[in-house]
Amino acid sequence: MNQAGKQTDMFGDFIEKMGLSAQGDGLPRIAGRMMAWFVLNGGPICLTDLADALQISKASASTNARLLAGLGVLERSAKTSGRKDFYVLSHDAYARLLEGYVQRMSERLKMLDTLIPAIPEQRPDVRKRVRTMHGFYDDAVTVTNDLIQRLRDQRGDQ
Amino acid sequence: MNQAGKQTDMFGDFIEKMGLSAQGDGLPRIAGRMMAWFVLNGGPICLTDLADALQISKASASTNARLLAGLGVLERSAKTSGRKDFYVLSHDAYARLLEGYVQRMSERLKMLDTLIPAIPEQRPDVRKRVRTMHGFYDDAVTVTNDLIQRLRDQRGDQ
DNA sequence: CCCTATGTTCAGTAATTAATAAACGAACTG
DNA sequence: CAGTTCGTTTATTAATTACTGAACATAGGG
Repeated sequence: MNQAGKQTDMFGDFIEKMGLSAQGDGLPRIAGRMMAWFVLNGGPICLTDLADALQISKASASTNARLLAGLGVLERSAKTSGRKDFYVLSHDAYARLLEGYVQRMSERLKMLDTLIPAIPEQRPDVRKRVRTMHGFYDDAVTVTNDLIQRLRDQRGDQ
Repeated sequence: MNQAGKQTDMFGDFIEKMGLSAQGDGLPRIAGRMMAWFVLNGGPICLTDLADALQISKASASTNARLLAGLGVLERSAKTSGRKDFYVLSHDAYARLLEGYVQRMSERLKMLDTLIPAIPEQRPDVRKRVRTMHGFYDDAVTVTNDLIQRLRDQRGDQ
């Protein structure tokens, strides 16, 4: 019941809430909890210890660590001594996450780019609505890229 | 095989691709197809006709129309003549979508706001990582709100 | 050269969710 | 007031997915 105990609970709560919140983003709950763990503890840590820390199976630790690494949130630590794979929170985590969003928005822009020329001249209303949608994604991509750049400028390390 | 036929295919392709793309956002495929239909055709349309147009059940039309209305993408048309509910693409669709994102990011900010005071002074590294995450969501919320404002300024109607 | 430790893969299970059909209720229409 | 036309609700089915345990492969350490 000392201060340390209270902190541990707060940390556990945060990990759990991030798990639930991640589900809202379409990510596995374990991925969210794992990300929260890394935000709190940083790493490096190997999958076996991570599985133990989060009380999940080795299989889930492996799968979700690779998922988060694919999203750019985690990185395999350069300090891979021996056989163990050590993971760390990416120095770039949030910028990389945004890059994922940009990529998906750009795919929609491509869809719209191929659609627009096919809209008949006789349907200016259709063209207007599609152009509005295109303008939205265009702005969103620009704004997000600016934010990515700003994040990278803030912590210009590597 | 005339020009009109080609257009219909392009429209159908777009509707289908938006369905798949929406799944990537954690939305039902039908919701994505429905949104695409409204971008193309605008509305107003009643649920029965929409179900027929998209070849889906009335139940799915009802459920997903209400979902999209909840997200701010669709609106019940003022022109509700008789019993029918007519839906239209919201004039605010994209700004409203962004407001949903802002809301969810703000919830994470609240989580972080309650977490930060509980971090012990002896762990400046933890505090730094959590603050970094907080700063990211803070920036993201600001940038997104700016974009919302810009979208609203562009089409200042209503 | 075995033996242990670690990460990955596979098969199975449980849970969630999308989608439908059918029943229901409510309102306009004759 | 009966009949029809909507939209919603409910129960069911199908499909997807998260998660696990166990088998597997591989590399280091004795």
